[in-house]
Amino acid sequence: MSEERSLNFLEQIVEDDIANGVNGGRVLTRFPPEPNGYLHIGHAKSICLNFGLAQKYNGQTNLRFDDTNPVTEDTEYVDSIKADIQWLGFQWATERYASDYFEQLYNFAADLIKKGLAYVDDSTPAEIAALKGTPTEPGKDSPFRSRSVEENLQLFADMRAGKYPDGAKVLRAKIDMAAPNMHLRDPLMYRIKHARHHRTGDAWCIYPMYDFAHGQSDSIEHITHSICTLEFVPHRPLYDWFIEKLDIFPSHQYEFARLSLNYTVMSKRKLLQLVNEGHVSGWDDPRMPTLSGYRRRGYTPSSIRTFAERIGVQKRDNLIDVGLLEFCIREELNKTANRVMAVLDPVKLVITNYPEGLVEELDADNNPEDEAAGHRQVTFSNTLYIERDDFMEDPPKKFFRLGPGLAVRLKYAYIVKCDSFEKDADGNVSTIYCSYLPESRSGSDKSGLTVKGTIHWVSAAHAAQAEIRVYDRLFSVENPASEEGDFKSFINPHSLKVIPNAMVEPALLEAKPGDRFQFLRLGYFCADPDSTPGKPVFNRTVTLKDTWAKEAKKA
RNA sequence: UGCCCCAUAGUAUAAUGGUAGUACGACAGAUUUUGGUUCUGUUUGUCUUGGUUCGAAUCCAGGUGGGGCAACCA
Repeated sequence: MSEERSLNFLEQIVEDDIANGVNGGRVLTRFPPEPNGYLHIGHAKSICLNFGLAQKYNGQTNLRFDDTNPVTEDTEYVDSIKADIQWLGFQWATERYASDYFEQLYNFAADLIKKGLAYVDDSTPAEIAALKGTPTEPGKDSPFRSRSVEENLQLFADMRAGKYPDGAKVLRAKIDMAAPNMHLRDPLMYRIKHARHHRTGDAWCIYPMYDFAHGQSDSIEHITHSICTLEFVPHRPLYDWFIEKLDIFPSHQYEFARLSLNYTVMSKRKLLQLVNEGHVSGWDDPRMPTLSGYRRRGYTPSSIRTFAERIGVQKRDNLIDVGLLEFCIREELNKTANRVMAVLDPVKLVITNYPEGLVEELDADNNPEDEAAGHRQVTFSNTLYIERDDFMEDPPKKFFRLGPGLAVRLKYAYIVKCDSFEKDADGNVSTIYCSYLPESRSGSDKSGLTVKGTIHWVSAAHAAQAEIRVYDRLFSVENPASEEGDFKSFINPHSLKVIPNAMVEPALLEAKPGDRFQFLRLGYFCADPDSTPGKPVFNRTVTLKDTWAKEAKKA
């Protein structure tokens, strides 16, 4: 008996609708991005919700670009958005644009004018704002509110024909200037913008507002469940009002709480600032919470889908711990990423009793979690590099690595014991001298010895060099957007550390951009497109869990 | 001082009037040739006050707290 997973509130709504025969059980959702920026992980939640709901209930999902503001929109964004959705693993039923419906929307508007439910207003933006009232005071009617249907029709046609400059006139719905819901105080439907549109070019100089485009577009496509974020809750009465007055297909809007992740920001405006002001290298900087950033960082689509599934969905504001996202990618990569050895901060280790010039090829499993991943050979010699962190001159009791007199196993190889070490002029450890136990060879250990620690290494003469980019959280505070002052003042100055010359297994020279590995004991890394033939570049996706680091911090 | 939304462990999220559970985290232990993985155990919660009911996290009312709404943005 499989346990039935409980439904989230949106699934509950859909199941209720299906049970009640609403729309004959048909489910059609839509994902409606505005093409004015790149998709981020908050969008991923929405994408997973919209596409996931449709998949689960045998429905479909349209991709519809909400392109009603030509000033901020661009085809560059259209292309990136489509690529990101497909990368995430979803395919839309049809690709639509709100701009496809401009003619239809114009006719809808004319229809409302004829019904006496819309009027052309000559007021300035300041005048309109002044008459709008405040949340606690009712607004007042515009002096243009009582124009005749004929005059409104003519003026609206003249607006379309380009007879007026930007801002000279608007078309407003005639609802109620005293409505307690501000969105019902004669909201704007159309404004004049003599601007070139990325799709319709110069065909239009009037453009519909969001409120007069989104719900109508939903209706035109016969969307059954229009799912959006919480800030649109107060728009819903208006969404319903237009549909009712126009007497068109009744799509319904449902709202959920957008995703917030700690130690980052999620507004397109802020992300755009980070890009434009050079705080990051671009929309796909691996520190960015954009899908293109996560992709370059090494996150997989499935790990992001799993994350979206695990955070669930509700109507209360939330701040998700980025640790959950990290758990999701570790969980997947643990099973799928091949292990390899890389030394980020090398220090030389010489095995004094290992024959000079002798080279052994040792057997190494590629992934202990997956026997099918096979084995490889790693080259061993008397001079190695190990991680500087794996040696301490004066180690505490619980340090299971190298120090004077301490023994460790070299992964896949022998047990070595530290006999002495040297320092350079600056007082840094420069060479560690060890002796090895020939009978302790991995796989055929007859030494009878057990050691607490196993460390990774590369053979100095055989290692390749690589550039490693180590990332930390972009911001040093949990919720930069909620802090006083400029959010950019909370950028973590150590969010990127470049290691130009790490020593890695030579096989890594073959890595293709996008290839993912576990660097043993360090974390998961992904080859970057900046890699060149002799010099691969790796991004650290996420560290391994490190209980020693936690222990060390306590002391 | 108007309208609207929301309130369950540290963070999320279940319990659909009937034993408050799960995941992540934290803590302790076992296993381990990755201080990884895996396994076991522990810890921590229904905002508050009333009401309805045999029985309330759930329904009702009042409070408190958080969030949203007054762009020719979406």
